[in-house]
Amino acid sequence: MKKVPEGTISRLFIYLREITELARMNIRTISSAELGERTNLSDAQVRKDLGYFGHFGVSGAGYDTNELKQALEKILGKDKTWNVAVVGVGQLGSALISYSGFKKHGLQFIAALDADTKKVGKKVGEITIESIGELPKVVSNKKITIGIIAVPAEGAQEVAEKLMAAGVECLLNFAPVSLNVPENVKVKDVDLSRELETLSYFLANKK
Amino acid sequence: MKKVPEGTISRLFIYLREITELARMNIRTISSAELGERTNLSDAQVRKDLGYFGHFGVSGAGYDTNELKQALEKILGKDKTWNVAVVGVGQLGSALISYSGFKKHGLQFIAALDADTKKVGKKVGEITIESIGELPKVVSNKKITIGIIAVPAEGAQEVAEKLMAAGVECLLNFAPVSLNVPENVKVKDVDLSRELETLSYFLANKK
DNA sequence: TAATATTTGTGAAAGATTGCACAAAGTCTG
DNA sequence: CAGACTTTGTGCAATCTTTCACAAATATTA
Repeated sequence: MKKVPEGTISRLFIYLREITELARMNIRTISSAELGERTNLSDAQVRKDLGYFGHFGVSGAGYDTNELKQALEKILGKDKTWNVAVVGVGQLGSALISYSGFKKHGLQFIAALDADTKKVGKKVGEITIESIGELPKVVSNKKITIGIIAVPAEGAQEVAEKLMAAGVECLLNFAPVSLNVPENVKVKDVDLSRELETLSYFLANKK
Repeated sequence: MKKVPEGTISRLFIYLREITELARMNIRTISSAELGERTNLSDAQVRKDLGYFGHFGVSGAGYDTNELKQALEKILGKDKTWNVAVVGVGQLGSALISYSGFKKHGLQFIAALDADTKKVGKKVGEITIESIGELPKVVSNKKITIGIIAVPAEGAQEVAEKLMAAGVECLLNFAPVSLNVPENVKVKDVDLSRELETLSYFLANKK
């Protein structure tokens, strides 16, 4: 298969979200132009993105919303579920566990770990916090495939290494550091401070 | 000035973070190669990024950490402070307000608004939650320049419009929708579900 | 069914970003 | 202080991404 740009994957989720909404509203077909308008993307972009994965459209008519929805769900792995562990149960970690936005997406938060012994045994939502020492056991018993790193910067690399040693190959990193990982491991960085700071750059350099 | 790539700005914050750490450790100079190694970026990338803003290095020696730190702080608007309002005080909104990661960055969270009248009057950290009806007043009284949208997808566009009508030109949007904004307004989207889902794509398509 | 109108899928062009490679500038050593 | 070494800054090349533009396919209309 031809190499698919990073951004394409990300946009497929946007299309899927929109298409799902359209299907729910009983709209049967949509053109790339309309879909683009709804997502603030160009029609060409929509077509090219979809084009990486097959021929889903019909000339003169557009895309069937139900078909495209199913196709995208398949492509994006929505037909499967993945088990997620959150490491670091501070403000952010707790919020992520409780954040309802994740619930519906085939991602199951089933473990929470923290180094603070005072937190161990307490509950966040329905999950009982476990000691970080238990990490290898938790990962294998609960078949964790995605690890969320929500610890302070200083501890992030160490946590990443523990997760990887336990076999986790996908990390979502909220700590503001560049993690060092081998190339078989996929890391997504979400740096909230940096996002905000970027706005302050914009403000400082406006006009 | 030549057009500066999006990514460059983002990386400047990474350099600044690293440089600040180095300066704190009394390391006086650093080469682009070393800085690149510490941030998992190439030496050429480091030099090119800095090159957009001036000549900060010395051939044969590298960059003076203190000088570079100051220069970056200036470029990135760290010498100023900006007032931030959070709209939507749910799990995520509360976590953002309390998240200590922001405190040190010249970004002051000084207002929180919510549509839920039951929340109005309550406190999150040191901030008292105000009604969303008060938004125009709050923005102008408190000189808000950055708005954080942490409401459900359905309400996001409306909140964005209220903020913009009140004069806010920088938005950090956590709602999973594409906001429609005029081009003088800068929006940064942080879509946590999408980040996680991207990992599930990776898992589904591994090997 | 024929003529017109839509809309896709995709090469090729344009644009943006990153990496290469090296002259020029400065440092360091003996 | 001369020669060896290091490191920057930057054109140029390579790569990656987006946009353009149009033939081909299908729909719609009369």
